Amino acid sequence: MFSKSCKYAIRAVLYLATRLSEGEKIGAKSLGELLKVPTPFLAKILQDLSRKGLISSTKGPGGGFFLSEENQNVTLEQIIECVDGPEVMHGCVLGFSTCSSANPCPLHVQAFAYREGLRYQLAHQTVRELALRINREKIKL
Amino acid sequence: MFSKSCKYAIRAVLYLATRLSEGEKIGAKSLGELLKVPTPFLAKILQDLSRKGLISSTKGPGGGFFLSEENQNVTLEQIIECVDGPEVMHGCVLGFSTCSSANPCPLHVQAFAYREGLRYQLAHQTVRELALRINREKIKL
DNA sequence: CTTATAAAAGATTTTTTTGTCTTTTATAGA
DNA sequence: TCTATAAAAGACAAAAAAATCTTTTATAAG
Repeated sequence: MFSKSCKYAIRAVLYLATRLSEGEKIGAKSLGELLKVPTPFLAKILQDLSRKGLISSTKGPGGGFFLSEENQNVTLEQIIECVDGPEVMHGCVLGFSTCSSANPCPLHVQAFAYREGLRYQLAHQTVRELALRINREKIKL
Repeated sequence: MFSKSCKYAIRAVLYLATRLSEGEKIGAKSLGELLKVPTPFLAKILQDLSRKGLISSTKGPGGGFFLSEENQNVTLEQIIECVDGPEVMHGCVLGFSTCSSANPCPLHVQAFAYREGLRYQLAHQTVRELALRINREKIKL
């Protein structure tokens, strides 16, 4: 469903949201080791997210990545679209550019309801809210 | 969601199911042109499906690919698993090998219901049934 | 039996995705 | 100011996916 880049991005953002206390930051290297993800590849992804304003970073000693108050209002849909592009949540399952409710592909009815359901949840829940649930239910990252 | 190979496979099988009359066959070349899909690549995919017994074929003049009565009882889930492997319908959205209802990843609750619903439909509808609906509702391939 | 046709098989190429390495830039702290 | 740190940027490499090309095998039809 999602690319590896996207999976890494989601996990990294959720780490920042759940494991970092106020004002704390983490470097790409530490984060890559913690999540067991190739570090320089993760760094690239984090830099993309940072450039687009979805996460924050500071250079230099003691610097690293973190989420500002504003960043915590971002949704996972925004993260996903930033990394994988809009097609992954909106494109036709069979890849038809013309597919729509009015002109459905053979799988449209089946696929639309379910993916739209997932998309709705990913679009209406902020990273902050998701982080609260992860901490409450002690879910692993 | 699905690889290109898989999308091509689904479209090709649905073509065989809906557009071929009793005893009729179609070559990989014609099919590739009709579906506007790279012909030799499609041929590979069809050969895989044929080797696994999900579609039928005959060599030589007048030969080509077609669906036997038995093939029409195949489900799209079988086609999909044959091409993309089981992970695409069963693996964790975030790629955790340990993810399950008992030990959920952060997206498990959201993603599971969605994908399981789709999978259920793909697993409980045969190519024959789907083909009937496509013809009835005049859906394009 | 010969020939033309089309799948089967497999080797090869191209493109995309994933992953690494090196250099540059910013900044905190001594 | 100098130095160490860490992100930013970009070039580079490996692996996987997508696509092509060539050779072999089976078979229907003349």
